[in-house]
Amino acid sequence: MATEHLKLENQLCFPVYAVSRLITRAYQPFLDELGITYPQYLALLVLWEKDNVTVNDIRQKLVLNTNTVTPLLKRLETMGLIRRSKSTQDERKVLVELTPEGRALESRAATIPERLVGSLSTTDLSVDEWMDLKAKLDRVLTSLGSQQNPTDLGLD
Amino acid sequence: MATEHLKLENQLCFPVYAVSRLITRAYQPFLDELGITYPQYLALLVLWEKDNVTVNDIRQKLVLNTNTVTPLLKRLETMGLIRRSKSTQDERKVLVELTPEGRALESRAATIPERLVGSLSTTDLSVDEWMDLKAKLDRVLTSLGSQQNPTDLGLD
DNA sequence: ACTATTTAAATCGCGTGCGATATAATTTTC
DNA sequence: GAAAATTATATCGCACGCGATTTAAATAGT
Repeated sequence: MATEHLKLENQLCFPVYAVSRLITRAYQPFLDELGITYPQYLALLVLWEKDNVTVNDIRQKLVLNTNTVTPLLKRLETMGLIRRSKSTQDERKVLVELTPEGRALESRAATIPERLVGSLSTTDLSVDEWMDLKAKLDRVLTSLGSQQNPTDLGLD
Repeated sequence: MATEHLKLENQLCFPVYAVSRLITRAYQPFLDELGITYPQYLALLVLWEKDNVTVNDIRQKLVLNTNTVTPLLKRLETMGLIRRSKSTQDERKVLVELTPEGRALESRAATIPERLVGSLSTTDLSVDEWMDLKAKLDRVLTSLGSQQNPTDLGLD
């Protein structure tokens, strides 16, 4: 019983951890062209989809803590890709909006997904298998992620 | 076509990244009891399975770079859990061995997998689904990981 | 109204994670 | 067998990622 559990977890959790880093590495050459990191890319994905959101909106979508998001956004602001400003309705909230430069980056990033699939093609998983993998991970994400914030987590 | 790719990758890569961090968070309360971090736990897993290996052995098993492993091992050494010493055969190599304290930690860690499964039980994935998830991730890990080192990656 | 609680961001400290580079020991090449 | 290439590890700098704490603003409780 305990042995079975032990085997299960040793085999599962490490691959998630390792694959996550390998995927980030796969993105790197494409993101280097834009001068941004993978977490910065994720934050921009959120903003490209819906501009003018709060720090907390981004934090929840990416399942990150404030102390990770705040410095990340400051770097994006220093790069001139976003602007941060206090909300006038609620002065605790900080609104994040894309600059023209940040918006312009979207079209330059448009080819990344396509090229990334090329990098991942050596895995020889079929599209169906990838979809199934994503479906299972989404279920884990929803149940584990909702323990911290019951909000919608979708990046789709 | 390009749109299909875009949807596929936006939906897949982020869940891997988020789930990886959520799993690390799930380990944290158990690892806190031992005073170690998740990457340190992984390094110890390698050593508990096979003692007296080189830095490179650990680096390859964990799919990490030297500049991550070296400081990590130094911290484990400072904690008194391992010892590092130059190989006499090849003085470039550094051999890593468990101290009695490091070896004693294994039995204290023995209940972690079981308890972790409890933390993950809210995901309501069946054992078969977990196994399938792991199988797919292992295929990704093998093909992506082998681009950097053709060695065996198994932690099992 | 006024204090207590909650909420939104920010700050601090520390441990990864990695690109780039350095250093030293071994192996290869000619 | 000496120079060149390779291998094993370490060092440096920077960007996360997060626990813990802080600050300020809004809301709740009385």
